[in-house]
Amino acid sequence: MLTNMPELSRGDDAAAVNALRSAVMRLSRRLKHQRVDESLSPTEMSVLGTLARCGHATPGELARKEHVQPPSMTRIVAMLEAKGLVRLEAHADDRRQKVVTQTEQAEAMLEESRRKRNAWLAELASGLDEDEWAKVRAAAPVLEKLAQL
Amino acid sequence: MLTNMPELSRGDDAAAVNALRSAVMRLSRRLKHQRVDESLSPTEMSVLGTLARCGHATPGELARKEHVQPPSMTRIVAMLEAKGLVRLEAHADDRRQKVVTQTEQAEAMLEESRRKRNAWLAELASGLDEDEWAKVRAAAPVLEKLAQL
DNA sequence: CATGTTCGTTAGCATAACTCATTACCTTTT
DNA sequence: AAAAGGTAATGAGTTATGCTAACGAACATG
Repeated sequence: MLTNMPELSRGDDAAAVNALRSAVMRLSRRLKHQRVDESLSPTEMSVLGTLARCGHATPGELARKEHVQPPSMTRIVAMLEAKGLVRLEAHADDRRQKVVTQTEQAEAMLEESRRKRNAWLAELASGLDEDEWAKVRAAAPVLEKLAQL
Repeated sequence: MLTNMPELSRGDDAAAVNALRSAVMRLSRRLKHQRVDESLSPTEMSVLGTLARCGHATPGELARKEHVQPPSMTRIVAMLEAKGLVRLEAHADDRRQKVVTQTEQAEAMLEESRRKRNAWLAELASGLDEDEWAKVRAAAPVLEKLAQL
């Protein structure tokens, strides 16, 4: 909580936020290049990731979650369906809406992708010493929480 | 160091790497939307960031650092020059090459951009409790190191 | 039942990356 | 010294991925 910290740590907070922002941006840029399937765009991958978390969602929900406009999501979902990575079904209560579900094939691909990026990141992390890695390990769950606030 | 950790923490390491990857990807996607200047693409911003770190560089060097093809960098540099954010000069030793330097205007804009993203991230971080934030603060410098390994 | 709203989609456009080809310059070889 | 090959930047054209505007179908409300 930055708004009501004791005076002494204000500067540290600013430095930490700055370091964090910088590190996140750079790491993400490099992680992006570790795609398992070159034929899938980052957003398409991201949609699959969201589906893996939520189980299923309507195109509109997906568009909001990915910060993308609905027409873009239409095309993305169509692309994913054409590749056999998602299924489209009719919504139970509302016939305007559709429900997007991921296929087993998508699950497998996503797992492979996670495995590859994790391997790359772990390789990078081997450049840290024991103490440094301990700090990262402690912060990892917090960062995950931070990302979904 | 993941390769030679005691058996007990292997599982924790994998989980941490996984959480870290996921958090970095999501945070970066949201940070990207916090652009200070909508007329500059993420890569163009990134080039300015690189220049701020290195002082100056040739288009070719920039292309390699940004993982972009040389023709793309030509266009990016031209755009930045047109906006008065970089200067192009002749290379001292090699007349094929050019040297790209950032202007004072770029420095100011970059600082403004950092400030905005930091503010956004800090706002987000206010959703953490004291203990969680302490872990992030401890890990931040390590993450920065990790990103440039 | 009439009107307005929401959802997904279609069509058309803008941007920013890529590949391939070209020009200018350096380096090495003969 | 001249020729051959390599490297830097760039130009032209293509592809990918997002956007906005406009639309039809299904719901919700007066």
